[in-house]
Amino acid sequence: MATMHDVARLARVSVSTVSYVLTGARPISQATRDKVRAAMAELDYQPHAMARGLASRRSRILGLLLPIDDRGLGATETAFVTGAASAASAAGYHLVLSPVDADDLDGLRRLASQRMLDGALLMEVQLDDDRVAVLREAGVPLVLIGRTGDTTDLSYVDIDFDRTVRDAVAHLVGLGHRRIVYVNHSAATIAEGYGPALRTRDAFAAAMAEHGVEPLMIPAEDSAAGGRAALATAFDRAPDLTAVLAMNERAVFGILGGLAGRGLTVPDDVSVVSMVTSPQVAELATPALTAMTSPGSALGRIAVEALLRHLELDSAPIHQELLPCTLEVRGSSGPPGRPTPDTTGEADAADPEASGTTSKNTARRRAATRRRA
Amino acid sequence: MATMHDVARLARVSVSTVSYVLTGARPISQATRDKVRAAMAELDYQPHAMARGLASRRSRILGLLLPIDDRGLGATETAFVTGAASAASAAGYHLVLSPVDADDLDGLRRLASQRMLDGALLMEVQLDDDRVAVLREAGVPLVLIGRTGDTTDLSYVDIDFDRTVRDAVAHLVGLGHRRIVYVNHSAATIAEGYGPALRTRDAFAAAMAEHGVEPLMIPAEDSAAGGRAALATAFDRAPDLTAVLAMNERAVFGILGGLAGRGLTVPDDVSVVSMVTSPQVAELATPALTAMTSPGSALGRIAVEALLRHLELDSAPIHQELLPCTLEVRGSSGPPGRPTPDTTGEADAADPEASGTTSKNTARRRAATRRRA
DNA sequence: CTGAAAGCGCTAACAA
DNA sequence: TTGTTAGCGCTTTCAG
Repeated sequence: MATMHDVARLARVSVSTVSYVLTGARPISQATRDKVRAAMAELDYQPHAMARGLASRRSRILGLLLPIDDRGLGATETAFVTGAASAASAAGYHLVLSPVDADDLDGLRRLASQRMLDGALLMEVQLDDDRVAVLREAGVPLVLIGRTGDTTDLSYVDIDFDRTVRDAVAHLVGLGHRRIVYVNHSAATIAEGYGPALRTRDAFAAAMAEHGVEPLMIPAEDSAAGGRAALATAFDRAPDLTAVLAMNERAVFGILGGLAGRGLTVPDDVSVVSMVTSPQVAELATPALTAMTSPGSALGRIAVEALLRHLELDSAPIHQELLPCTLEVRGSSGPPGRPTPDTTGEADAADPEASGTTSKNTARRRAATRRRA
Repeated sequence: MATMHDVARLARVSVSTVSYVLTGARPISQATRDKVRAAMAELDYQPHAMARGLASRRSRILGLLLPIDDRGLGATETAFVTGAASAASAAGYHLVLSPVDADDLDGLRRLASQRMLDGALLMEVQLDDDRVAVLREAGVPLVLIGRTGDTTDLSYVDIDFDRTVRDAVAHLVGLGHRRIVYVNHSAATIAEGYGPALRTRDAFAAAMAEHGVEPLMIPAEDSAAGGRAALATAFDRAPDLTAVLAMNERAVFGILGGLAGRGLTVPDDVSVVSMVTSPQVAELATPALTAMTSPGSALGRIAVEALLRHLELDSAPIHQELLPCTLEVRGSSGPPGRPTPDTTGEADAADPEASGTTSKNTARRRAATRRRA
């Protein structure tokens, strides 16, 4: 493997000259530049990453710090990771994937002290995240994916949950829905202060209030079963619901299944909109899910670009950006069915199921009514 | 940041001694070892990754080379990536994510020549993959994820498609299914020699032959629509089918939707088994998909471990391993409905739909028959 | 069992 | 505009 010395010798210049044509850190005459370039080409020269890193104190390596949770990465996170990798690669940087437990602060400190990372992207940021302080102490520039509670002097890129919820609600209200249930993450997740769950909860309440309708939020475990359970609760508390807005990619499929199990049709009986969802996942459902598409890879790219700006220019301004998810209407949302006419009171009484007061019956009835029409 | 010199001075030993207690490359007396350890602790010493890399010619960085296709990574690939990252991390290595176009051989050569990678994992290996030669020329040890056509002298880890198909077929045949349709990737994908598609196709034919039943394979685009189209074709060519085995995670959801659209129930009317599928995805379906669970993160871990063995010991033997996907029975598979009794011939004739010869009718009829029972 | 010192391949003063 | 050279922080002979 050719070294810079070889190139210098062949081009009959000094090593520093070779170095300078490479880095462009000082002007080199066209003539020598050409000589050097030719020599490099002839020798298939490639600068030695470690040597360069040691001498320049810049590794050109970025760290992507992702907590390793049991359930692995979702489609959105994956898109983020690949987006970040592409952006880094395009800028001549490398991206290392560092799985560090969120509470393994020592491990993080060790990683940061190895001086291998020029900067870091912090994924799955908690509202109060100790990792930030550790990284700062170690002098590692960073950009958050998500937000801590206090974002003073912190660069971050995050989803604009407020706007996303607002847009989703506007879509449903625009279609004529009034009784919309918001299915969030689990109560435990909310209790431990998971930002997106809290932010969307509040945004939902605000958005519904703006439209003058009453908000109803129901937590759900991150699973199909959780979705089904949430749906049951939803029908208990709001038998007349016509739309579900779900912030829970896993639960939403359970909701779909639960709806089908009740003999309800999507979107004729109930509209379903999924928040922060990738097109790939949205299209797995039948009908395909109307969803707020997460800007996964864009987030990754923007985060990397912001981080690089901090590296190039130490005085670069803090970058705080929120990207909304964009509404993509697919098959799971539509105008609500007309409400059970009051005039059908008699028919209801005659219905053998009418003695049961569960939402299930109400909904079924409504659906059946519409089908007859 | 403390350097090795600082540690040496504080411990009153030479730098080389410090280095040796760190690497263990030569015996050190317990007494000095303790002194050095104490000094390191006191100074919060962390070896400088680049300096160490330059001097030792080992970066302790592994590369994960993934072609950036438009559609991004699936759940299986993602599990693989995180599995690899964890394994590398556990072994004190770093994993860099290098998105390199499969046909950007120069880019790959450049990457390899930077001497930043001690070794590489090659994802989405083609049957004939030029990247292998490039990496070998550059002297970068590698482990394939997947297999090239000729695997001489090559270490690889791959899914045991043959066994996986065999197990899946055995499951269905064991349940009593005789008419099983195999939904593969698209014709184009097969034509371009995509290994998994070819291997499973052949394995399916062989497995069916072993059971003395006739194989039927249908290609499908990687989308829900592709799945629906494939289902239509399937019913045309095998109106009496009772089970679908799908090698296409995207299409399988379309198949499910198509089945529901025809008024067919899973698994009562048609059983569906999905190949090489993650539990997360399998559980999105209703009913949850019986699937051959891909050993995603195990693949990643094993690949890294094999690669590390090559790095530690240049003479380490080639590692070639196939991991089967394991059958996980969920709700989408069950015994076939009983075939339309021959004695119902008259009823068939009376059925207004019976004049149509589409599979749809046949299947519907059968389903209806069972429901009446 | 330990130390001294020569690099690893490059960058960036400093000097011309 | 170019060259000389002193490191960057560590590993690893070579000596003792």
